Amino acid sequence: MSQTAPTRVQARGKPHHDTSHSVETWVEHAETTLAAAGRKRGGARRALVELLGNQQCALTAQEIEDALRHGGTRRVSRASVYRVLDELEQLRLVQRVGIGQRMVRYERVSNHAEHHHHLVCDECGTVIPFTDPALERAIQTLSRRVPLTVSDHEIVLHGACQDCAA
Amino acid sequence: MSQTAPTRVQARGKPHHDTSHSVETWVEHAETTLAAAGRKRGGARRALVELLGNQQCALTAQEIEDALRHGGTRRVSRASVYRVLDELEQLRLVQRVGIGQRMVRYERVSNHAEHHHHLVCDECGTVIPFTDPALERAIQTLSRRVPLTVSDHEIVLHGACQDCAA
DNA sequence: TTCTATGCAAAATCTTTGCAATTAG
DNA sequence: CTAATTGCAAAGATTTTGCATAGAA
Repeated sequence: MSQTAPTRVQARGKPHHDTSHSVETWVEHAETTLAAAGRKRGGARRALVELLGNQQCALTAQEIEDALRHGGTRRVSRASVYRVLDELEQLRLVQRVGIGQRMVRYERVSNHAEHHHHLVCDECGTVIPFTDPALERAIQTLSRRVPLTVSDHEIVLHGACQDCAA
Repeated sequence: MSQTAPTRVQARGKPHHDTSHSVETWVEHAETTLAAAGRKRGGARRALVELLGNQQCALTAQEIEDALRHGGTRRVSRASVYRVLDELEQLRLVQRVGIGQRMVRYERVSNHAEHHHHLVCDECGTVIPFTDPALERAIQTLSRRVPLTVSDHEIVLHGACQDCAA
């Protein structure tokens, strides 16, 4: 019905610009990986990597294109957005998140302990990231017993946010 | 890359045709709910409900249309597939599952304890349902502490299936 | 220079809508 | 008879591709 409404993303926990990791930021990790894969450093991809590196949560291709167009950085064509996202995904630098809505969302794969999951308000579409150690432990345990070599996981809780539950 | 490959769905646990519940099957539950919502009983919707009731796991709109076209039952137009799916979703009879692939998948919401989640092979696209009590408990506990009135949840483990991990 | 990266526009997919015909209650 | 239900075809939206140009190594 209304995927048109801009998805508000509220960060929870760490402040927005905490990209200072112990050893290497995700952006650095990404550049290294890309170089190792023999890729040249084009402007579009660099802009995308930088943008994703600053995100706390998943974005749609549309949001990425808009963010790049308006957000001061370089403008990148839609085709490139999809192509780069695809490359990054194959290199496991980015992960698709199926949040139950029409459009696919993408977010960087955390190289450190910043792993998080999502709460989605089915009324207004707000997406809220969260973390939970107990849940992660349950997933770890489960992963060993399953007929799949687990490389990743994704958890989404659906419901009504505080505004909408009113 | 290859969403074209037919998604093989392997059931795990209960046998395929175990739709005999203690009190009421999902199909019955759906018909009741639809009636309560003042809907008439059209053929297309009935065919869809019947199909979904027999599924062990999530299907895409395309798969649903094909299954109805070939699988003996009545043929249903694509528009109706989407419309009915939408209705069922609003009545909470069906749930979208974002399995990280392009297309959205739909599956019936279990009225009983048949609640399950998904393992997805990122190589071949195979989707395998699974259940895990410990995980459910962790989710329950978590749900109480979160800034959202949780109504549902979705868990997906990504990795390589036994065939692909070779 | 050589091969990758990018933009643009066209094509392919997937979903939704408008409208007329059909059908259930 | 009245309102919900469907199919069909057209319209929308999202994603992918082909091709020529620009750019990095």
